[in-house]
Amino acid sequence: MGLFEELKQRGLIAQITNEEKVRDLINNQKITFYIGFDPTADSLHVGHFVQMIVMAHMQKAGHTPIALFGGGTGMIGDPSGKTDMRKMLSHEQIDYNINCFKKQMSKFIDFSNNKAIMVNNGDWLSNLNYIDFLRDVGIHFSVNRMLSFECYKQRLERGLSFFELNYMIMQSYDFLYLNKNYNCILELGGDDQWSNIIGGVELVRRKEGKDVYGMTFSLLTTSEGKKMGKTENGAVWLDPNKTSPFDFYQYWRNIDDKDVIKCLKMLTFIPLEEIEKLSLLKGQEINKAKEILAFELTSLVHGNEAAKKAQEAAKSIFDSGESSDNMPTTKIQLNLFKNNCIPIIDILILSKIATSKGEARRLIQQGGISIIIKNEARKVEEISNEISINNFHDGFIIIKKGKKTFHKVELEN
RNA sequence: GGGAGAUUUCCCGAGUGGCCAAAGGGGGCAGACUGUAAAUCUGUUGUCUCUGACUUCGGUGGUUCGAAUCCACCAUCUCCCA
Repeated sequence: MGLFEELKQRGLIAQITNEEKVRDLINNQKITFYIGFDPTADSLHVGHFVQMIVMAHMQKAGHTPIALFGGGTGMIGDPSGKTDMRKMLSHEQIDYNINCFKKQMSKFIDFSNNKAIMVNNGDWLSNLNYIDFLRDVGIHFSVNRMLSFECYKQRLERGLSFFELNYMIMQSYDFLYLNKNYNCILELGGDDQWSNIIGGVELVRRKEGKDVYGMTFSLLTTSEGKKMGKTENGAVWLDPNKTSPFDFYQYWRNIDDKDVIKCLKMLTFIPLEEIEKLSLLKGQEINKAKEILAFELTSLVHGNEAAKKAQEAAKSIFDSGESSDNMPTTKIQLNLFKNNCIPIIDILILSKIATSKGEARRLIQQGGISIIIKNEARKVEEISNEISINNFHDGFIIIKKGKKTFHKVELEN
């Protein structure tokens, strides 16, 4: 089975400009391809995962990836599929974000010895001459056609500025530039990038008379069609300071039954035959597949050690209720205690388990708070309950909110 | 340049002088049921010194015993005409 077939079976491929040709390129040749990343935040998140996995698959097969950072296009923001214009970012913010991306991406892709290349389109987009650019490149784009694209549909109702309309032209120009300078002949991207990719493919053909290709991957969505990787607290980040390895592990451990196999196929390197076996699991057994998924992904992103820790932490908490070192922790100072006691409500606030006293009260009233002392959980019954300093065995207690949120509280002198 | 309209609590969206901390939905949180799943049902969702008090309805002033609701100005956005 060739790489192309494997990607297809994993459900990664969505659309291709020329399937025959792309299959041949991927299976039988060594090519240079690119994927663009706009530096809209200071960390990559789960939404970028698919792109990186495909890059890694391709690199393993001997192709050369170019990771393009949108230092230039990020100044505008892609309107594709968006309902509103994106917040504009400052130059400094963009540069900072790019640096963060670079570090994280190096875990997935081997950039040594030019096995992969990083470029920043700000390097060539920033200094373009407006009139020359319009005469050279702008001439090849039909506004009528652009406006007919599905990805702008929502924006046509709510407003699309000329500023944003240029995004597609810039991204197309990137492809032209990379083709000329790096002999890049394939652009990959999420399925929402289809229009932008076509733009590039056509531009290269018109300007250079060369055939280049584009391919998109399926977006990672839940069975309900929602984008994955979003939680109530925002995105699931790859930066351990923004999403701890434990929370990252838990995110995957808790996904919907219906999404497990899809995620295993799309996001891990586990051989398809093994995934096939896992897909036979039923009912409660599916939890095994979830554990594998969570472990694999955590290991990919945060390393084997961190993945083991996260897994152990999860197991010890959920299987036996034992404490763990790998839990979010808050230290509280002794001088906050009065008569060696402190109200539980105060602890909930200090540890940020609750954001207001009202919320803390509600949690207690509804029976959502327990305190675990020496592996023994006790429900907090009264709002006015206090906790004594003597309850801190070995200097800590564990607060449990609901079923899945655990927080360690340590004493500090 | 001229004209019409909009701005409400996390989001959508009701509310056009007191009964408004503000309907309804979504989302979130908690409880029951469970498999750390889904579905379902229940409660809850501004803050606090919590059966009461305080602060919110783009901003600033004003009218009024009393304003999210009326008036003036400002800001932002949408649409129409040129």
